[in-house]
Amino acid sequence: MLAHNTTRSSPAAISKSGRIARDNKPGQMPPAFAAQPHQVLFCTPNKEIYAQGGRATALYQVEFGAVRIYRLLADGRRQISAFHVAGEVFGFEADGHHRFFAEAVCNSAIRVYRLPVGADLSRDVLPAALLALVRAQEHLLVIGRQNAAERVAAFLLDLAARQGSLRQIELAMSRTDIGDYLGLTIETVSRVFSKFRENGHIRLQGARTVVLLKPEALRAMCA
Amino acid sequence: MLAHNTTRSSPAAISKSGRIARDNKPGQMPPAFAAQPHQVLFCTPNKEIYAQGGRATALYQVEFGAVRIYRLLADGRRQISAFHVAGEVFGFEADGHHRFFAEAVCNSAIRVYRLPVGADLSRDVLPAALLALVRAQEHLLVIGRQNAAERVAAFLLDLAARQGSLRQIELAMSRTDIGDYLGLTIETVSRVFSKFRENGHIRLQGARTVVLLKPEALRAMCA
DNA sequence: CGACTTCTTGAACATTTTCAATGAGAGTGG
DNA sequence: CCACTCTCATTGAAAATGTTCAAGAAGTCG
Repeated sequence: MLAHNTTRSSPAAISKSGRIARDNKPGQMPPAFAAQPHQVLFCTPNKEIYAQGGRATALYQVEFGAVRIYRLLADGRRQISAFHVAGEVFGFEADGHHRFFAEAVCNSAIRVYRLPVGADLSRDVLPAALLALVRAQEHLLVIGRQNAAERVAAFLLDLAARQGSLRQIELAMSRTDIGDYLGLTIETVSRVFSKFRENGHIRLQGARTVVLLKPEALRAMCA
Repeated sequence: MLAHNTTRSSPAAISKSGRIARDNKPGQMPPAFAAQPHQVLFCTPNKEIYAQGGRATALYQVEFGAVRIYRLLADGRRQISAFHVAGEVFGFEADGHHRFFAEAVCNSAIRVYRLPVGADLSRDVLPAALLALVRAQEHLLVIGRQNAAERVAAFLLDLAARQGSLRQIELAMSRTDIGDYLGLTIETVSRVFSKFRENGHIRLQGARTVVLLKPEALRAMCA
C-alpha cells in the first residue's frame, strides 16, 4: 500500500542485509501461482531484488512495502518505470534475462516464486503482465505529454487510488524516487508540492505524508 | 518494416475506406494463434483499427505497413506509446476493453484474429505482451530522461534495427507522429533532424528517407 | 545533542515550446 | 505538362518551462 516509510516504521523485524525465510503458508494473500516452492524475502530499503542482465528465474509478489523497477543510462540518469505495492506481481521477462533493476523502496516483504525449468506460467502471468503494460503505456502519456504539475497530480491520485482512495497518503519513496519516476528533478517535484500546498490542494505533514484536500482539483489537472 | 510511405507507394490495392478480405491462408508469416477464423484488414493512412473504450474482441498482427497505438488527453495532446510494424502483434488488453487507440500510419494490412469467447490465448499472447512491456518501459527511459537529440537518435536506431539494420530508413510516419511518440513538438524533431544533417550523422532524401551516415555517433548519444 | 541525510527555496541558466513565416513536395485540374 | 493548392516540413525569434547550482531548513538517527 506504499504505506511503509523508509525510516519511521518497522512493520516487521528485518535483518540488515535481508534474510530469506522459508514460508509455504498461503499468508494473507491468495497464492497466485502453482510454482513451488516459494519463499519470502525480507528487504531493507534499497535492497536489490534483481539486477539488469541477471537471469530471470523467479516471479515476485509484494507482500508489504514497495518496490521500484528502474533502468539506468551510462551517465547515471535513472528512470523508474514502475512502483509495485502490496499484492502486485513483477519480474516477468521476455527472454529469461532481466532488462531492469528491482529494489525495495522501504522495508518490504517479497514472495518469491521460483520458476521450474520450462514452466508454462502464461496463464498466471498474463493478467499481471497486461496490467503492467497498460500502466507503462499510461505512464508514457504522463511523462511524454504532461507538465510538472500534471505529473505530480497524476502520481498522487494514482497512489491514493492504490491505497484505497484514502485522503491521506504515506509516501514510501523519496523526492529523488518521485523525480526519477516522473522524469523531473527533485527540485521541481518539491516546488510542485509546495505550490499544491500554497493552493490548498494538499497538506504536507512532514515530507512523506500528504493529505489530499482537493482531489477534484488534482483530478481536473490531469484531464 | 516501416517501409511504406504514406503517399508515395501503394504496395497493394486498398480501397478508400478499408475493406475486409477473407483470408485463411497462412500467408508469408507463420500463423501465430489458434484463434479462428481470421481475416485481413486493409487500411489506408489514419484508418482506425480500434478505439479507446471499445470492447477488445480480437488480436491483430501487422502483415505490412505500420500502426500507431496512442492515447489522448482531454485537450487533444496525444502520446503515441508504440509503433507496430510487420510481424508484430498488438491489441491485447487487461480487461476486455481497449485503453488506447490503434490506427494505420500508412497503407497497411492487418491480420485479425477474432477471440473465441472465454478463449485462453495466454500461451500465444504472453511473449508479445512481454515484448510490448519491455519496449514501453525502455521508451519510458527515453522520454523521461533523455533530451531531444538523444530521443531522436534512439528512435532512428530502433527503426533501423527493426528494418534489419539497413543504413537507409523509410519513415512511414510524419514529424507529428514522431513528435507525439518522443514527447516533443514537430519543430523540435525537425530541428534535431537538421542538426544531425549538419553534423553529418544522417542524410535526408526528402523528409521521409533517412540515411544513417554515422550510426556509431547516434549510438554514442543514447548511451 | 549533533551529524547526517533529505527536502525546500532562490536565482541564473538551458532547453524546449510557442508563435509566425517561409519552403518543399504531392495531388488536382486545366 | 504546368500552375495551383494543400499539407507537411523547416527555420527563426520570443517566451515558457524545467534544470542546475547553491544555500539554508527540516527531519532522522545514533
